Amino acid sequence: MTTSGVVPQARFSAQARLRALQSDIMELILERELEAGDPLPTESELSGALGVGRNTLRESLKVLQALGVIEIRHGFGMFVAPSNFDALADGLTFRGRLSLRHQGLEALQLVDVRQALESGLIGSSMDVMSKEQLASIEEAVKQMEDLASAGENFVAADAEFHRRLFEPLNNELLINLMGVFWKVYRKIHVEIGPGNEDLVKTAAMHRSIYAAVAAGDKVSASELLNRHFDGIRRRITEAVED
Amino acid sequence: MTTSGVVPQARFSAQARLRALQSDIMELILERELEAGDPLPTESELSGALGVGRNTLRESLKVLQALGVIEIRHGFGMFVAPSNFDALADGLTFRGRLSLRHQGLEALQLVDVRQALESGLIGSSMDVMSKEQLASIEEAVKQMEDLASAGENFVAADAEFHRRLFEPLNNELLINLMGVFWKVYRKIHVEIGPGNEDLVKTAAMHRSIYAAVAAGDKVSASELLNRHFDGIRRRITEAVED
DNA sequence: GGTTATCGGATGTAGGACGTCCGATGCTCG
DNA sequence: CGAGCATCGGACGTCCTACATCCGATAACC
Repeated sequence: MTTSGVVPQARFSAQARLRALQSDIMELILERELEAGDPLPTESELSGALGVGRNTLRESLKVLQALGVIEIRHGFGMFVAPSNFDALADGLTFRGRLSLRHQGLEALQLVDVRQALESGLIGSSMDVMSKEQLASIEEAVKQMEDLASAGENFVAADAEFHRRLFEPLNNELLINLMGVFWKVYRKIHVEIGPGNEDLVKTAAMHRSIYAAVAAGDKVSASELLNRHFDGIRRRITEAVED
Repeated sequence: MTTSGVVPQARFSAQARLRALQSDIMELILERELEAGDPLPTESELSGALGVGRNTLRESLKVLQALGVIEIRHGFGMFVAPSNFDALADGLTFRGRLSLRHQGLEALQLVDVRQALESGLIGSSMDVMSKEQLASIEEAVKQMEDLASAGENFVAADAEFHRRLFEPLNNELLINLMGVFWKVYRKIHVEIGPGNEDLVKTAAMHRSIYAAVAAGDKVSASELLNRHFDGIRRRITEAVED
């Protein structure tokens, strides 16, 4: 037995300790009333203040970075981050691809959630939509149509269309979540291959959604979005059945 | 210059390299067709295979663990994880609390998203709801009423009510997301204090929601849920205005 | 005065040493 | 012979040291 002196609180699982460490760091940020963009103490300082080695601390810091809590800049310092959902996207993408090998369950669930969000919120968004925002939506549609007639893929334009659809709500969390879903879907899209999708038809579908929004017809807009998602769902199902 | 032999790909930001490393690990899982619960190579093996130090590797592994991609068991090994959104909850909770110091913007956005999901999906859930599931919902209501009349708080019962409301959809992703929102809301709830909420009134509100669901009245159910969330939103706004 | 070289500090990476935990093997004892 | 326990080996957890890399700022230089 070499346990001379102080015995560390050994009766806790390592995982719990690491989570506690993360909480401590976040608590420290809140206590010191740091705002987004404010600098955090250096690794050495934190390491000393929290009573853990730099290595252990760094593992927690990396997690916080992945969660979008802090931002780390090499050779400069660490800061409270504004917002970053990229890591979540990676995690979900992984699960989605993993599930594609079975029945694509998680991928379909993802579509369900997205559908609920979009068709559920389109009405509210239309309520506060400005003329400029409406115009920017049509612009995205036009871009899709151009790309479609050229036979090129238009995933980016598609994503932009949906993003602009809900920009008026001014809800960053929602935009971020939808961004995550898009990222995942895009990756899955690559996985299941281009398939036999009809670009022109898809573009036309978006044109009709825009038309309903422009006309202020909430019911139609919601309905069309639902049909849009049915199509996506069908494509995933078909791809899995190979 | 001591760059003898191979020069590491030095022209990339450290952050990009770390993300690449995470992707490599996930790619490795997909390539080897590992399923949830399957063991990963040991840290040493991975460290060697990917050509990075154990320390760097561990930082990526910890992130993947936080994202719910892998599960790490001390002294045993690492495994592909089933599903885990806890870390996401922590990240969102932090942002929510951070935003409470301003105008509670992010907290309100969170409620908006939750509202869209719940009032948007209640109809679909009612379509596939079994009698047993309906009964379990009433059970949750009863529990809330009991606790309310006893003057005790019933956050857990409240969360359970909402969870059971959407259990029929069989959408794990949705349940997880809602679980995250609850976790965040609960933490924020503690932050803004018990306030002057009327427990009995809240319980009654849930009773009426249940009644609408039991009666198969989708429109009323959705409407009541919306009103429920309006109340939550009001409480957050009031708490911030101090 | 503008540009460049240098410096200090902070994060990034690597490797080693030791502690801690877990499951499995093999032993002892009833 | 079987149940319980001690031991063992492997794997993750933590810490330390050393060095590389990067960034911003200061100071030297033209």
